[in-house]
Amino acid sequence: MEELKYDFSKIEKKWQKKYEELKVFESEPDPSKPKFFVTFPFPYMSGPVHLGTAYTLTRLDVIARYKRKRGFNVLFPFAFHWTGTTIAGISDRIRRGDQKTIEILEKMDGVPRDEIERFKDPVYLARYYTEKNRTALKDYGLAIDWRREFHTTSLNAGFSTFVRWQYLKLLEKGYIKKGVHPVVWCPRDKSPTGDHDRLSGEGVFPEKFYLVKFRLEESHLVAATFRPETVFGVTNVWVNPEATYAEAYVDGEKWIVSLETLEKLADQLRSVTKIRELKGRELVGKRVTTVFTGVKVPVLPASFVDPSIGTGIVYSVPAHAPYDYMALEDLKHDESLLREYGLDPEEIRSIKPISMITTEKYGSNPSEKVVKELGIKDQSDPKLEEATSLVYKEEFHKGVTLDNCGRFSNLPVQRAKELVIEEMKNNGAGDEILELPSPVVCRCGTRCRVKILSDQYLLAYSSPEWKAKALKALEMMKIYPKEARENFVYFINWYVDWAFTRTSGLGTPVPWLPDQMIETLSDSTVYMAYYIVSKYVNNGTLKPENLTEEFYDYVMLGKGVPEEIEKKTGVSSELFKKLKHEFDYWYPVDLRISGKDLIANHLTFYIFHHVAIFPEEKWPRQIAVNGFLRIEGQPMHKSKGIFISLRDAIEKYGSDATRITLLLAAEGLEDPNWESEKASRNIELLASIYRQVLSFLEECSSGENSHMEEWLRNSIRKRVKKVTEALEEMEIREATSEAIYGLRNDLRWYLRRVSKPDYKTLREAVETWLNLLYPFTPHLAEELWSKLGNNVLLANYPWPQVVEVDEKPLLIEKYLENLIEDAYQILKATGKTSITRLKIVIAAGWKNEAFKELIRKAKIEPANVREVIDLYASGVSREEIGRFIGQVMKNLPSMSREYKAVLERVLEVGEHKILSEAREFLEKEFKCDVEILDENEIPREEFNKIAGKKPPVQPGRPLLLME
RNA sequence: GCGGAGGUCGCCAAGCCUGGUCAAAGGCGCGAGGCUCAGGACCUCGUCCCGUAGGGGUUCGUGGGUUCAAAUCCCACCCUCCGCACCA
Repeated sequence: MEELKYDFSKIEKKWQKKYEELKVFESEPDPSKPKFFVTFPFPYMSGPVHLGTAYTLTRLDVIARYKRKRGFNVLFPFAFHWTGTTIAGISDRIRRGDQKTIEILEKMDGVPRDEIERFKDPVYLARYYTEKNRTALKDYGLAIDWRREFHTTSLNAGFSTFVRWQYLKLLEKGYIKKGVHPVVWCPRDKSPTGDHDRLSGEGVFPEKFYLVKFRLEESHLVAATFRPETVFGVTNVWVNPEATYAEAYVDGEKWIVSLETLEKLADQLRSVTKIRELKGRELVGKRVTTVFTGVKVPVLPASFVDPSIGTGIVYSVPAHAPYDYMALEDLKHDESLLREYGLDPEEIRSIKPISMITTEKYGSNPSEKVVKELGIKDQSDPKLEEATSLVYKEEFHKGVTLDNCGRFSNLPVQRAKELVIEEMKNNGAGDEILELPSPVVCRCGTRCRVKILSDQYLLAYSSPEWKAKALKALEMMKIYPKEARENFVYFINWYVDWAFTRTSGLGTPVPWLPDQMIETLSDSTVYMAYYIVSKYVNNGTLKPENLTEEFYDYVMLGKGVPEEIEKKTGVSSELFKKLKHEFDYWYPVDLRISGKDLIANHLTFYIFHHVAIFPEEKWPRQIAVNGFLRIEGQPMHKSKGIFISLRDAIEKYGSDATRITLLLAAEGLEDPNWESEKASRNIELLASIYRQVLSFLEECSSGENSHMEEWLRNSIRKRVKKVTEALEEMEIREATSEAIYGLRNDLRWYLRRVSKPDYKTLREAVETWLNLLYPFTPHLAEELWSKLGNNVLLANYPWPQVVEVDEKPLLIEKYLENLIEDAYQILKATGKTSITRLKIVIAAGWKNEAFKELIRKAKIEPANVREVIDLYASGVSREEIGRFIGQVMKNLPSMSREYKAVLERVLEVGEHKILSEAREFLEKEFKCDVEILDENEIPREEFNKIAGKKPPVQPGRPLLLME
């Protein structure tokens, strides 16, 4: 009994140890076998590997194990990512004593206090997690060749030589250029502020604001706007009377803008010389000249104007901007304010909104309409945001300019906008500034702004040639699931030049800029090639100083003469040639799997860089992506406590149960959902498989049941085919479920059906089952396999052959299943719980003959049905023939092909024979006597009496009489 | 806004490409029975509504359409989720 206990932890450790000892997953080139190189994007070592990572990894592991069994020489290496600012960011936060960070480390990651103290050193942190994660991954049991492991950044000299080479190649081939690049910038830290470094304003990025210059004497009042086309509706210009403004030379022209704007302009590569500062109130009452119309409009005070947004100057279009409308209304009714600024009440009150756009929904004066609809009271009402967005959306998409817009009259708003921008650019009345549409605050508490970095090195993703090459590679590649392909096309086309250098965090220095680092997405694009080299660095054969540009040129691109390079690098040309040989054997990557989130960045970069550096035959072959793991229906979120590390899962559920819980959770791009309850139940499922397999074979006193053995063999063949096909198409959930449940059900049915199972057949079936289970639950399968007395490792045992399935026995079983179902339905309808006798009356011979012929007919029409039936129904009463035709016409036309096949087969063998053979089983099933009769055997009169109003007996559908 | 995925019988989730045993797999939950000293273990049956004979009725986001036949194909609409750059 002890032996039937499923101790997953013991079993898993046992086999992991065995695989390691036997170096099962350590792969070397073998010319006699086709190779299959699989990779996984190295995880970032800022925390424990979690179940989301495990999900994708498990999918890859399944394929790796499957391919090995299909005779491929599989290479599955692994590495760890250290590059970037996140690790340094955590260290920073700990140094600052950030409680939230410390709490998460302690509670979610289970890091001891004294270790957290040491995390102030980012390198220590990265090492800590690398150690922890390596152990967790090993305990999870993956088919990884660990000899090739490495981590990134300059802290790994070997890896850095490779990245160095990569960037020298990119530079040499013209994929790197210099340019300018706007970023969200913290003036205090003097560095770009990414989402993770922000206290608020996540997801905000620079947007283009248009500047419109209003002449004020020799100077210009420069207003910022998203809607330059509305300049035809200007009635006045707003300033905040309390704010500080400045007059300055901007690129030689005199501008008046808020004081803060000067800094922004300077950050955006404008030459700015301040002349003087002034209060907003000084501007109030002045008159400025509008752009196209040349009208003079007043400058008026408004409290809603924020000097830190845009330029601190807003031009007023009351007809189309709810804010302007409200501010104007407020002013008209505020005597004291008018007096304070010495404004003429009459003049102000005579200002009328100028309509210049119309939409079906809001007409030509939308501000007033929307403000009333929303019940907005004054310019400080927060609902004005909503009002603005309603009007903006409607007018932008469906608006048309009215005929007071000069050359831009009667145009769709979108078109008018383009033309106005172009015109203002030409005549100098307009300009642009990049701005953050909502405030961004750096972790250090400083308000961020946009900065244009000059002299940036950029990856020239905007290059049409590069894009074309990437698209070509994509076309040649297999993408799973196929829906994801469109995503790749979209992102390849969408990318513009990418700034790849950083001044902070960990990484490999830019070869020609030693004080700058290559950022995290850019140093991890072709590193899979380095797995070939890393093995030799790890075992000491190669030293980082050997890994020169010439070295990689030869090994990876076949450039240069080995003997000459030997002199330069100090590496023997023999070793070189060996490495080149290995590289050519393994590369390219046959399959890379990741979460779908990486389509937008990493995987697209992966394609871009491969086509840039490598010749066509080394381009990636297949990419598979999958959804994002959710925990109990929620997206993973460490700070909300929604997080399960791989380590935790292994400890609670073990590797195999964790694996199938993940694998069964989703297919394609869907987000898999982890349910802990399911995982627990899966342990039970595996335990029951464990017990079943062992007990199946124990109690076997062998008996031949011919039909059922045929059935089992063929049903399993069908499963093998299904699992294999699903795996080939990366439909891993389908494969998992078929391998586990499908075969389990087959075996159950077989055992239910026969009184004495056939030992040989059963054993064969069980072995096939274990073979199919291996990619999904390797440890359990291997354990049972060895318990069955097999000496060869299941890991190395060939996958079952996909052979032709003989459907005949399956069709006959289907017939029996239907019959049993019918019987249960009758029991249910009559409310009977037990019966003493079941009489099965099968259809008369002439019906069978007629049916056989009719089934084969493509068209079932009353005329030909009658004709066929008449042919066989000699001596049968007209009434009976009529009833039978009626039934045929009702059922046959809507019969599926599958069911027709069932019938055809059943009639061929004969219902009587099938039922006789199954009698014992039926008697067991219904716990009653079973009698099989032929319709002809019963005298007509008696038959009519017992059949009553029941429909006529139909071939394949016998009459069931229960007593 | 742009791009992608999706809405199925209490819940989770197949099916949809290739229309017809689809009232719709499987799991959970729930109910009945068996096995058992007992059971959260295992086995069998049931679980939209009606029905004392295998039948009928109404279902697959909503509304149309194509078809002898639609969860499945077409059109429109509503709703949900995910990604959108210096960030891994």
